[in-house]
Amino acid sequence: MLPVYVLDDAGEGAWAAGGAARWWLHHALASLDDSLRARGSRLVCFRGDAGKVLGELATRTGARAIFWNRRYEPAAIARDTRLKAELTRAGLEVRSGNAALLHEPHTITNKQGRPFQVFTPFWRHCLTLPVDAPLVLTAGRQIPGPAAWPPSSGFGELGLLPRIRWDAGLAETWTPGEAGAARRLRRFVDVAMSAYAERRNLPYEDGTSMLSPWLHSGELSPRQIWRAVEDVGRAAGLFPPGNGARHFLSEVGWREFAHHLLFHFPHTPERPLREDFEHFRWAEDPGDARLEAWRRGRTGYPIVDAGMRQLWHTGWMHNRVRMIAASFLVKHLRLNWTAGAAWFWDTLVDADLASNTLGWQWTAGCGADAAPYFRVFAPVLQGQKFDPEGAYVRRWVPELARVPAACIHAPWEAPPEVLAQAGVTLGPKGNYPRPIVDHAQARQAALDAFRALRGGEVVVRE
DNA sequence: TGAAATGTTGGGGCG
DNA sequence: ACGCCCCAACATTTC
Repeated sequence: MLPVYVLDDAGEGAWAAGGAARWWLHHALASLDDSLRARGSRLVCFRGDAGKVLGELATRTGARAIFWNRRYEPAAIARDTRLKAELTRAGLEVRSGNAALLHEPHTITNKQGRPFQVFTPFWRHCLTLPVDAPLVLTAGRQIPGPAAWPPSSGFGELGLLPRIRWDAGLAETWTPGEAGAARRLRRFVDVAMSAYAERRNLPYEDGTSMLSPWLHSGELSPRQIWRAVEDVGRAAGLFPPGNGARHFLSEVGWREFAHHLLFHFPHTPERPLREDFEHFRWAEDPGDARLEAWRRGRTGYPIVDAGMRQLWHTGWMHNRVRMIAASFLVKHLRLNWTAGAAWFWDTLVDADLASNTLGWQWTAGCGADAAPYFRVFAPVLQGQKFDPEGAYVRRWVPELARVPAACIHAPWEAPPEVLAQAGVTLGPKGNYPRPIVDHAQARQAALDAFRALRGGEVVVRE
């Protein structure tokens, strides 16, 4: 058996992995290579066209069969289909399997035989279906290798690591690889899951599973998660075992729903599902000044800035804060959601085409089961509600660390002496910006602009 | 997986 | 004792 990884960026279409995901992939491959070597095998790596690489490799090694797990992004489906045809024609046995999803997207339809476009009925339907048990390799056994290892590059030569070393924060936060995934899953299920329903919304708490990057890169499958939750349920005598578990599984459900939508609506990474949004007039942003303030966490709204800086430092952002920060870009700044999606794509270690697309279209109100146009997150209220002590802001916006909780989410409203006491000076010459837009004004402008799309009314492009 | 405006209710201060 | 007002608390509706 010859374990192979092919980095085929061109085969990913417009969505080759972004910077943070490449960092993750490098370390995930390193970890896989380690565990293969512990069992007498190794990982051989190539970059280039997958069909060409695999065809040549089969010829060189005399391989008779080739196996992979399926992916569900449009470009990946197209490539895998082509690969399967080519390799079969070349006389190889080709078999692909599903390890990425609980249910194959093409098997899920509503009673009209159409894809679901609303989460709740989708998930209710999925919950009636059996979930296959995860396949588990027997641990410890030696893996037979080929008679001779073919020449190949190691994972280190794939060029996945950043040239300038901005990845220190990622390294302190994450342990890519199957072992790291298993530890995190164990911890979550044993320690955090029972309180998940309440704690998942508090960004300073370690209350979410944080399993997304392992799930994305395939070191953990949703079936393993399902199995782990089932085991808890068996012990407790019910499934799902409590409210926390039910909420957690429904987040796995959102991931399934995202893949379901991407499979059935493959244009959605680039274009809104709701066609009327094609003509929405996003705000001008000379020099991308506002977009850049958002990216760098310099909007002047502490909860937004904390999230954007957590993202930059760790390659991850708490989900509650993702919603707030994304809403801010789309509603308060009225910048195109695709610009936000592109930034998340490059900076998230869990960047996943299906989930990223769903999340941004949901926020913008142009997707399936989306937030209505009039839902505008108020960053100050959200901060006060979900980070009442300001601990999250203090952690990620150290300039504000000494601001009292009462005004940490709206420092511009703090009495001058309180700011002075906390060592904060606001504005371009100070150490923390004033809000780049006024909340009430931006909210009203967003309502006006988005209301024009209501009920199929179309704003015509000039 | 909102927020803000508006409406309703009920307790308490007060003339 | 009573009505009136204020306003907080809660509910409803509107965006």
